[in-house]
Amino acid sequence: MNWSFETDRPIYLQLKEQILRMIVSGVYPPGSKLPPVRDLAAEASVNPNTLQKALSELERDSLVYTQRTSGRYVTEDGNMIIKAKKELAVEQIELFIKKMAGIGYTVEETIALLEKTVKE
Amino acid sequence: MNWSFETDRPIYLQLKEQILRMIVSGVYPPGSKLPPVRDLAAEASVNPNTLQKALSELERDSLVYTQRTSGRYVTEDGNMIIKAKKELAVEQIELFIKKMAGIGYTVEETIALLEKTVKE
Amino acid sequence: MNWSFETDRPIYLQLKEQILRMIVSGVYPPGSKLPPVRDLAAEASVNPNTLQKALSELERDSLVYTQRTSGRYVTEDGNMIIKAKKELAVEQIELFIKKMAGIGYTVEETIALLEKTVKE
Amino acid sequence: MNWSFETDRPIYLQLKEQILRMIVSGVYPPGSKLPPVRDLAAEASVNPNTLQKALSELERDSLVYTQRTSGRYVTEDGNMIIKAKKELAVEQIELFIKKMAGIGYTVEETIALLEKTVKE
DNA sequence: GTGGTCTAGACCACC
DNA sequence: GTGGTCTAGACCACA
Repeated sequence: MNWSFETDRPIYLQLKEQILRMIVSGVYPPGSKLPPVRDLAAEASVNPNTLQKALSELERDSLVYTQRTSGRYVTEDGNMIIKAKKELAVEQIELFIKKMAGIGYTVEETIALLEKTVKE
Repeated sequence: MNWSFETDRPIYLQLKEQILRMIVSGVYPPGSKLPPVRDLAAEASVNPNTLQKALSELERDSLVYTQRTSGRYVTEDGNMIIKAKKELAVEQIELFIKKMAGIGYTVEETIALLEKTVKE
Repeated sequence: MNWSFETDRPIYLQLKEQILRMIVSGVYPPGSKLPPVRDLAAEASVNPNTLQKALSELERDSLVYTQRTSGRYVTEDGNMIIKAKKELAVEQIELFIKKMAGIGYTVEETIALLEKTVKE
Repeated sequence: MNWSFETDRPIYLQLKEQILRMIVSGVYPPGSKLPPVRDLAAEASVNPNTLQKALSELERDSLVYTQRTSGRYVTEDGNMIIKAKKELAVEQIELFIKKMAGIGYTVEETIALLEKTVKE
């Protein structure tokens, strides 16, 4: 995994998003065990507390749950994951549209160019 | 302007992209003067040399030109800017598609969801 | 190699030219490996960054290419080299004519004297 | 005047050559007074002693002469100047041929390319 | 050990 | 005050 951060958003949110991405894309399938916080933190070169916070958020969203003595696991509830996946996608889309608007593209132009690009 | 950087790409390339974004979106219209290197560098909190490198690249791409003692200016050639704008957009689109694919969306699903999201 | 610089032109351009000269004259044949940046820099007694800049320009001109972890190599494309060789020669010629003009020789006189000198 | 030096030749010889160039090209016509050593040295940003040496050489070659109390003058002997001009030219030519050879051009190729370049 | 990037700080030419 | 160049020195990714 390639951990990358932007300087203008809280790191824990970005961590959350990137871990979420791994969950919905199946890197960590439903029910699987997540690596220990310390390992993840080391890999991402962030403070374990920061990563802790990211995981707590995921827990709050019912995407991971904690088994006191054995670690953290991805939820077995496929629906939750599907829902998260969709939210993540919508978020990406909104961000994308905003970025295109920043360049000077209207939504219609964006869709048109997107379809044209895909065909090539 | 909000200068933000990702940790996994050279800063000078990101600077180049963000300045380009301001040019194509009309923040710096064709023929207008760019702020002095040192000012931009201070604003983005990077070393002047790094920003210099970014601007040199833009100059190589004929998007800005230099008047040695008076400063840097956006090219008056609207076509160059339009071309750059399109390239930037296509780049964004490809990146977007890749990101959606990373979540698990095919191109068709992406377009469908995009259109649906836009309607709402 | 004898590294020599003039005081009135950027060193990195002179480095570029001198390395180019070695490429077109076969000191570094097509496909051969160039010495590491640091070695070349030490040899020419310039800062590695300055030499880096010179090599980047040669790379932009497609005369050398980089293999990130193993080093820089001269392009295998003989045509690029031939083209560069010709450009270098024309440059030399123009400079020569200009110098002769500075002494007070017209182009015709220059050619005449050149042919005469060669015969002797 | 633009004073420029190469790092691999004695500066006094380069000074000599550049002053000579000004004499043969008429910047300092026969019989005219040269600026004081100190002024020339300041202009070229070299030590007055170095410039002194250059002028002594020119004097030895009978191209300038010294009037003890009033300064240095260019010789009135037009023939000396013509001779020096020719020598300078031949020197340039030899240097030029050597440089072209360094790139990989034979004398014949050099002349051919020179004539072709001139026509364009 | 390789190239690549970045910072800090200096000096230069030009107007 | 403007851009341009250069140095010194550091750190990084990659293999």
